[in-house]
Amino acid sequence: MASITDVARLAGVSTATVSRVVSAAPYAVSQATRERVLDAARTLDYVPNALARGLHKSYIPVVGVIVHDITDPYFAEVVRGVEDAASVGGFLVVTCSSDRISEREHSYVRLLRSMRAATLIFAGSGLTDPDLNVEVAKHLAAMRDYGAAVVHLSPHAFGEADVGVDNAAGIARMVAALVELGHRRIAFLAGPTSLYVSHQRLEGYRRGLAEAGIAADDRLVVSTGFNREGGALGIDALLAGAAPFTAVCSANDLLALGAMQRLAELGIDVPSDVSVAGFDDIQTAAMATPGLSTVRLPLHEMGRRAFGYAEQLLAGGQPAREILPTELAMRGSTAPPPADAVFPGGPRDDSVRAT
Amino acid sequence: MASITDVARLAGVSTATVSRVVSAAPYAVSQATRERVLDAARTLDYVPNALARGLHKSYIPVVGVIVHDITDPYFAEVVRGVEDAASVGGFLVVTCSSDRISEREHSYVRLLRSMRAATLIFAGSGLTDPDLNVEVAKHLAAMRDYGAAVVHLSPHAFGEADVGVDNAAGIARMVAALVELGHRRIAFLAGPTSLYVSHQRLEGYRRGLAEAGIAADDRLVVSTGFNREGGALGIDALLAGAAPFTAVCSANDLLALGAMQRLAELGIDVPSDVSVAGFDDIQTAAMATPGLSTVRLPLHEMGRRAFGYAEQLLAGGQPAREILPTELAMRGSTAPPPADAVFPGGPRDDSVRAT
DNA sequence: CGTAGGATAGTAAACGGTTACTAGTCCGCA
DNA sequence: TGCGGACTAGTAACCGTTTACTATCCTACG
Repeated sequence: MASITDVARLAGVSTATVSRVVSAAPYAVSQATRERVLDAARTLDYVPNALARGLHKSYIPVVGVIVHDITDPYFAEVVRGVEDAASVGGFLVVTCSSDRISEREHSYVRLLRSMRAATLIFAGSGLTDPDLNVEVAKHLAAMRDYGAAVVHLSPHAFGEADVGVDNAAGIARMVAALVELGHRRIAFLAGPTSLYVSHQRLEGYRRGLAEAGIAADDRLVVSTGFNREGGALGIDALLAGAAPFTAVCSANDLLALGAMQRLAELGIDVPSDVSVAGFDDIQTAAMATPGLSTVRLPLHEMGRRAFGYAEQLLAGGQPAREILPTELAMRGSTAPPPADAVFPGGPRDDSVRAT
Repeated sequence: MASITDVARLAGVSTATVSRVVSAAPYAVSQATRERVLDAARTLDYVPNALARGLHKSYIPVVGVIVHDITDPYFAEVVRGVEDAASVGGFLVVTCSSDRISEREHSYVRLLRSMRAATLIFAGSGLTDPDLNVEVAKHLAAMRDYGAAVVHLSPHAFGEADVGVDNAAGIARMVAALVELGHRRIAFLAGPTSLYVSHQRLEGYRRGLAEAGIAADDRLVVSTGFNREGGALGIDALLAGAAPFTAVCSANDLLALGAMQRLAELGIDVPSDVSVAGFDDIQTAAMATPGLSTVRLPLHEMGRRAFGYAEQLLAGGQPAREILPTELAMRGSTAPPPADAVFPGGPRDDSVRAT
């Protein structure tokens, strides 16, 4: 493997000159010399050693993305967005699936720090666990110390997201749409209570209800995991409860998809018996049968923006926080409630509706 | 940021000693000194610089994975498998979505080389384009030169996969299952012709047909992209053709899912009118309605094994090629053909069936 | 009592770049 | 003619580790 020394020797110049040519430094090198160097580099198939460069510059063009699970389409899309933005600048993307386990998250951050990653993006963490946070915070401080940029895509222990969406408003909009369709008894499948984002979405549900003048009924709120199983479990819990409902609003699509699957197993039709709504609009939402009504999040764009935000930070700026717009995507899984909603727990409470 | 020098100073030892303690080198250090060093490291929040270490060792614990698109569940699962295996050894995983574009693939490999990645895994490439290959091959040679391990999960320009599945056999099994159900006119949605893996799967289709004593009909084979749109397009092409069919076998799940969606739009019922089968068994396959019958590939395991293979290579060994087993996953999208298959192009050709 | 050799620890030379400084050339202008 | 300064290119220090060698001390054995 040719090093800069070999190229310098072949071109008959010093390593300094080679460095200035190949690293596109803002330094004048005569055309003739430049070409001699480039020729030598080509001849020797020279590729600069990013480690050596990074050792000197204090960090290397790598962006770490902490996700829950790269297998979750939500995160895959965000990561793809980061990747697309990062690749134009020659940055490589490191994916870290933490499964929301504190230790994994911590060890990934430490690894990224040891590798002097230029930027670190928290795509979905925001655990409310305080113990972990002090450990991680130490690493983050160290990373900022050597010049790295840290970006949050979700609310977290130290504040709001740098680039994100208004989760509460998004859910509230969906609740409003459901109310518009005629629903009054709207259940909510919340995510895990250990996540900040869950709180925001639950808050949006409550706000949506309040804005429609509907009293909240705690029996209609179920907290489970942010996945398909959680959705199925949620439906079971809801059906086991005494409170009737005609629509199920979910804190994310996976939950909604799991709910739909469970309902189908139970012979309960969506949307004629019950409407189901999701949140995120992952790719699979559109191709479920029926298509899942959901709140569209610009996931790919969020990834891009997160990297853009990091770039500005690296350039020494203090970028403005960005809140990206959400959009309602109403599909086949929502419809007006059945005329005589006998499901479950008896006919719809019309007195409530009269509000 | 504390460096090894700071730790050495605080502990009152040389950097060599610190290095021997913190890098778990096979070198005797007295218990007392070891503890003094560890204390100092803790006090200073010392984290070794992986770049400096890598500069010396010639590579850094990073594994690059070249995928088509991390958003494609197939690759997401493979990457997750790699990640799970890699993280126990302290390796970080770099995801590279090439979109099967030669230039992107080339530039990712170059970047990985410049970063002295310890291992490179080709999860899904295997482009048949020869021009690109010489360029990439040069980088691969250089990487092997500095000690990196290169692993292929799919057939490629220079041979078979190092870790993989028997694609042809898998498809052939599915064809046999379809024949078993009573189908004789089985169409095939092939992937892009520019991929080695497409050839293998098409080959499996032909073999399956031959083994059942059914003559192949080229009008029933359609080549499109490896995605949903390709599946929809494939159905349109098949319906536009004159050849009747009662089942559609696909080279991958995305294709099959796209086909099912298009069929639903056209009011053609799956499986009572037409059976549809996929390949890969990505997570979404099970939750489609009806569930997609497919060939299960151990994607996560393939990722794990690929990294294990790389580890053996790094350790200086020459591991044995591994062919992982596939498994039939028959779900609701396949059924016996309709008694009087009038779709499309008239009644089923029973004379063929009599074969 | 002299010394071979094990146990520990230190010295210093890489690894492959970048860049602050220094130095030589050549031009224009007083 | 003398000199300031723009252009170019080279020198060498430094980034943070690892490790081959070397040095010291101590123990055990002939």
